[in-house]
Amino acid sequence: MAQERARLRLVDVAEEAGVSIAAASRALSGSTGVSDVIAQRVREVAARMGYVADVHARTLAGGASTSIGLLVHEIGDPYFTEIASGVLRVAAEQGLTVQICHTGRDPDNELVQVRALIANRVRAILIAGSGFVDARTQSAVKKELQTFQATGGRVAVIGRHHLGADAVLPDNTAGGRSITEHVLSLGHRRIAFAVGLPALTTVADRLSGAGQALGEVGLCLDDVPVVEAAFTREGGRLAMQRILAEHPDVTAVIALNDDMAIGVLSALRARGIAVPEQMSVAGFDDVAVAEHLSPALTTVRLPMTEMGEQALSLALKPSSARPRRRPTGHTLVVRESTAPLRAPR
Amino acid sequence: MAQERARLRLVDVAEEAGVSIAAASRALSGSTGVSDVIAQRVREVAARMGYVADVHARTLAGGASTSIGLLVHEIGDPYFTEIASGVLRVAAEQGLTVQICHTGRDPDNELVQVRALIANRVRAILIAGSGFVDARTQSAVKKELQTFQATGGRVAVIGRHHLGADAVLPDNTAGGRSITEHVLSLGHRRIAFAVGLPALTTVADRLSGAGQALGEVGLCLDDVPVVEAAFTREGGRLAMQRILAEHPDVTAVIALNDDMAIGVLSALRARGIAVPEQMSVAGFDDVAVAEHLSPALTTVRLPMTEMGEQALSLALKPSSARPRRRPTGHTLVVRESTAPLRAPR
DNA sequence: TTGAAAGCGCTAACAG
DNA sequence: CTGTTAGCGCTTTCAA
Repeated sequence: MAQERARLRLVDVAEEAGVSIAAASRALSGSTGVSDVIAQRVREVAARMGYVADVHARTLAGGASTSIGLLVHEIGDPYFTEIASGVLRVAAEQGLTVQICHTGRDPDNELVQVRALIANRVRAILIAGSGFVDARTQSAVKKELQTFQATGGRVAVIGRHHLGADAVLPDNTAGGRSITEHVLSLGHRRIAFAVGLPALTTVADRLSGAGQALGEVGLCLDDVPVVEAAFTREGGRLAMQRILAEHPDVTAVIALNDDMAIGVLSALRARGIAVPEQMSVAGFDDVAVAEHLSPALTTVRLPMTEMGEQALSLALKPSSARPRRRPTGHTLVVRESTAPLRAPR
Repeated sequence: MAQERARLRLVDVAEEAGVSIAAASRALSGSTGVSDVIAQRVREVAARMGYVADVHARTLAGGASTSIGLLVHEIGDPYFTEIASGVLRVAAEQGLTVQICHTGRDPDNELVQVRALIANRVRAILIAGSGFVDARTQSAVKKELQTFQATGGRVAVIGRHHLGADAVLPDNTAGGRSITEHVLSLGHRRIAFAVGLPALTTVADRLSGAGQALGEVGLCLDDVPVVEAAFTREGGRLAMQRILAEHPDVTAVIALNDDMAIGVLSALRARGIAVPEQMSVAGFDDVAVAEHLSPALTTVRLPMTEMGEQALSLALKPSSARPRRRPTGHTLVVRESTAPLRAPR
């Protein structure tokens, strides 16, 4: 028979230890003003009884919240998964719990989720993933976040600006330039880009870097096919099919994230087109599977786990007068999916 | 200048609407006992002011908790990511928030995380991922969970038994049998297994199914190499290297999850061994990338997203006298990585 | 150092 | 149907 015992309360511990609940509280929450003897005894008793303080009561009474919120586009996307992994690591280390929400890539959803996080009185809100270039969709969120910060909440974002908060900024522009320069240096000129919604700042930034690289060889983005699709594996597959149909002379494809690149590879394999012999393919992010694909994917590595760790670290620091910016680096990772342009057939 | 305004409280809304806080509370929490007129008005005012109730105060006052906890081994593992995705979907639908924790595959960590979830007064705790065959490591967790349930908490587990809670049971044994039968039917007899820690019930169950299939052709597990390594990509790579070194006559490898299979494929590619021409490879789970690998991976599909959805649904139902069991199905997905045994060289 | 008592913001009895 | 009031379990003044 399960004991229908009520949950253990602080008063139970205090009684057992023979002290007041105030003393017990001080001992357990690690604040000053208790003799070491009592503190020690209370902690022992609590441990023995298996007492764990009610987070809601503690937070309501004015104690600092021990939970933080993480908002991502889609938890199934490896980019966000790796970021989440970094956040979880630091959180566990600090004894913080993490509420993860995802918008399912629906911008309207973002406001709902942010509100929920605020209602949960999280200590900090972390928002990962590109915002939309369209400022209008963002203004409500921004306002909500501003109020949150004004009342002591902390906010850090990964990969977006214009939110008036500390930010970890992935090296999208420079990375876009690097990967494009790499493909260009291999001799390719008929390059197609498989891109996600151009309203995403991530897409816009990476593309802008690509444009710079193109400029160095006297080309520009208008000269090459830029095919839009969902920022997912399926989107990559669709984009590649369109590239094949509409631009048969293309010799290299740069996908603006690895997920799309995986779809691109898939479509190519289905059509019997050899990579990199007949077509070079490059991605962006260096998600964990990228090196295990066949051919192993040439891509731009972003330190995603660290980005998650860093975002939480920023959010745990007291807020500064001006938002902090932590740019990340990037590394061009050349593997097997890109090769020099062959002599024309 | 950011207004250093205090957070909006229920009383602010009540005043603005010209009603008592009780009426306002009833209107906002959707309970009965308010006239439609007032309810309507209060809701309008609250919306206009941007009021959101404090979750901690609400929960402390006896309202049902709106958050649930999800504990996984490793959020970076696609198996858990897809489960999490299903949980998040249902949670969003129900207006619930989800606290995700991961143990980092450290069994001792499990207890810490469960305690934290309980302290957070989550409405339900979902535990995904195989427990350890060793009952001793589990007993503390089990006890904690028992108390949690006795005080009204709900628990559902995915892929483990013996925790005295509702369970979603992946078809591990039957799946292990199916995939092994498939490889056997292709003519392979020198089959190696790349497995995770055998203390994991998932590994034990899948292996047991494999044993059954082997029995059908007069073999048993002792007749074939079973190589242990971490249940990860890296583990798969290591296992494959050992198989190649110690059992050069093997013609097929069954990895007990897709992550390991990816590592197996990687190791094979590094050694220049063609799949499936020289070696057949099979996985388990059918994670999202499996179909995009080259060669596309033959595997056993488990409905992971649904498993997550179902676990939360179970946990949201009132508890029953005896723990419920929801077995999942499985589907053998034959793709390109397995092929008939070639005539001996 | 210690303890008594006043809330934190809300829900749920209880009166009206 | 409406409002008043007593807590929920904890932290934190405030006296002692």
